[in-house]
Amino acid sequence: MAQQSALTPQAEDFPRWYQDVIAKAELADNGPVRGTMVIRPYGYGIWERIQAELDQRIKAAGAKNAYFPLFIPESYLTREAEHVEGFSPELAVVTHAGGSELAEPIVVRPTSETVIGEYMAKWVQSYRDLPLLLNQWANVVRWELRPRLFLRTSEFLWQEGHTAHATRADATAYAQRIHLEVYRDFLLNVLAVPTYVGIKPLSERFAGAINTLTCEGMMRDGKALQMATSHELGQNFAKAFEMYFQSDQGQQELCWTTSWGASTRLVGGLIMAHGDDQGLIVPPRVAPIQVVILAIKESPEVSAAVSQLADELTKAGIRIEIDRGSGSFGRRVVDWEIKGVPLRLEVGPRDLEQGKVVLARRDSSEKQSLALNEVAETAATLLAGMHDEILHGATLRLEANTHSVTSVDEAIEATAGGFAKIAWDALKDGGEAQLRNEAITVRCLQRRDGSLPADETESDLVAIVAKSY
RNA sequence: CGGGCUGUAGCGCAGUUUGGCAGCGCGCUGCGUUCGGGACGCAGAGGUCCCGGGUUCAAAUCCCGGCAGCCCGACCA
Repeated sequence: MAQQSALTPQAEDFPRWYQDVIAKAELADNGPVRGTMVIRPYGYGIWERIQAELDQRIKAAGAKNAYFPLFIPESYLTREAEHVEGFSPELAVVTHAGGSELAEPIVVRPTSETVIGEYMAKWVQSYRDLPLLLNQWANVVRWELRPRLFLRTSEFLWQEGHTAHATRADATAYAQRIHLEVYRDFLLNVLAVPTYVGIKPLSERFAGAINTLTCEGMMRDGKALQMATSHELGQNFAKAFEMYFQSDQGQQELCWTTSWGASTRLVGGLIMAHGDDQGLIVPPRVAPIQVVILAIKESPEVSAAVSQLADELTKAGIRIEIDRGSGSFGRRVVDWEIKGVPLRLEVGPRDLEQGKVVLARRDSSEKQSLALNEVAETAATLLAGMHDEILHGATLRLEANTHSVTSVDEAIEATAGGFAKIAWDALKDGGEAQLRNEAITVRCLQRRDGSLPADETESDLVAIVAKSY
């Protein structure tokens, strides 16, 4: 049989591979309106796992979920000058509704800073009301000229946190806490994606923020993807929405606010950070299906063994799916590999006669034969170990493809297939613009020891530069 | 908004130069044989050839006018 690969190989055409894998793994489809996305059940299953893990961490950091409206008065947007300037090109605006033209156009939220600001101002009266820590799970709309499924769509799903604090120090600390304890932790411990954590230079900062924190991951083609961001908004939005509180000294003071978000883009990051020519590799903690049980040549014996194993695995807390499909064996294997299910359990009559089954790993392609009564324990052990191995592999790739350089020319060379680290001072004199001409941007700034700087004016910072999505 | 390209079955495409039966691969449906690494046989279904106009005995094909999409140059999670 001519062994033809199901997907365009990554080395041949990475964007094509990305599109192929999304279609064949049944993650998503293009929506009817350009730039929109239909998320299919398997793709949404991954998103639900992402949501569950992030939500748990967000709540552990003290924020509570709430919901604010999709429609925002246009006048809200215009209250914060930089904010409206940053977003106006990508706004979707409703001018007609209820059969007539509206007196004031309504904006479909591109983010909820403004509405939430308005209500925070109402709810915060006293220092005793602070900090106010809110989060919402929502869809937002930013009209995109160059859409790509999961990475840039005109409508996307995300989580946006919004907080108000009594002091700048408290706001800064909270933004950092979210960034490290929610995002960085989630990326490492759930998505198995190591990232460079740093601050954005002024040129890349969120519209209206005084500081933007980012987690930058490396995709398998060496490009960077911003996987989560946290912003210190200073008092910009507090001023615009008159968010005052009375201090314990009896003074009226302005709040300090933050906002932070992670979106369905994470699914795109997951695909591109781990996937190979055989398809997705979904790390076990984010996998909606951790073990697929494949019945080979269905018979009463096979069927009984499959059901029994399904029960045992489910009792062991493992997420499973049973495939009793009627296609050929090879075809079904390939389909599950494309979907990136971590473990595949092959249950067939031949092995069953010896009381055995075969367990195969997606990440390493290793197979082992084991007795029926060992399955649940072995699967649990493998799943537990796979996360670290996938993370380890990704970390090695990140390190191997990050080069320390001293000149802009070297940086351009190094970012052909990865990231470059260069002294921030070396880019200040036109270097950043020179890189931008090559479609290379400063992804983030770090201190020498990798920790978060207070702002970009700190001395001796390191810039991580790359081409990006 | 400027430059290049493309609209034909669910998807990928050929056919357009030189007008003459609407095709191919994959997928899909039915039956049968298969199921331990992309199975096979037989039988089928599926079309506004992007839209409108024109030329012609005859248009997917030629002409005119629209529309849509893709790729490349300024923003963003």
